[in-house]
Amino acid sequence: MKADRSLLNGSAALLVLSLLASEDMYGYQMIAQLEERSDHTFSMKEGTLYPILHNLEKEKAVTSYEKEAPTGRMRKYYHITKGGLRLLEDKKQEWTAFSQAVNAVLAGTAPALA
Amino acid sequence: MKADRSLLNGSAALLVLSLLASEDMYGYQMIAQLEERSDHTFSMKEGTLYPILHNLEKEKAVTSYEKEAPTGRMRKYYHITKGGLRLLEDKKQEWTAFSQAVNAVLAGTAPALA
DNA sequence: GTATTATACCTAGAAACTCGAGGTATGTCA
DNA sequence: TGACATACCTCGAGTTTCTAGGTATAATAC
Repeated sequence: MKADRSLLNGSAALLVLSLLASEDMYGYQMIAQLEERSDHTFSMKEGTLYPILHNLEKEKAVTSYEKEAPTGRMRKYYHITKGGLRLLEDKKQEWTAFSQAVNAVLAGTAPALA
Repeated sequence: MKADRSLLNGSAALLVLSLLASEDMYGYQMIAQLEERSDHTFSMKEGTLYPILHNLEKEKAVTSYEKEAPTGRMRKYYHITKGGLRLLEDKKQEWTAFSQAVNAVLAGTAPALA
């Protein structure tokens, strides 16, 4: 009932990688972006996000650097790597296959239209 | 990052309920049906399925009865209840919201087309 | 006839994923 | 100076799924 989770966590990691594909972001920002882009369907918790980021970094799917915010506070930005982009593509395809399969099963719920 | 899982397990239970909405089935058959309907994307394991069925029965979303197969073997059939159908509708909507949200985030991956 | 395979059910323990609840620290605003 | 928002982090627990077993019967192969 799974794909291969060797490198990645569940759908949360897919979403994180997807965000980073458009621009470098820091953790707090990702949570806000996910909330916004998903129209408040997702609200990822910090306890979920940070371990995922650390894991992706360990897998070299992302790199990180610190940068001072206009306010003077330090932020830790994440940048997606080539490998991360490849991973993202894989995960996207997995997601597509998965969602199509679920939809196919759900469509079968009603008696076949044939 | 979740909906409410008070009554149900994850997507596996949604799929099981969906199958039972079209006809009564026994465990082994459900595994085969899922494989077929999902075009081999899903292969639910018995260790996943049976606990889910027992749980759904405890929640009164399904009922079960034994019936002899043409071969003479006993099979345990499951039947979805009114409550199970309601649950299925809820879970379907949850799934729709979730998948749309994922797609929205993924669509944002590429720079906005605007 | 007997051994293997397919059918059919089940469970316990481990692994994976996410969350809740906490902690630390800095900047802003009243 | 006290409260709140920002920003990072971790530990332990809960949920979900899998692995790896177990039992038993019918069909098939030798």
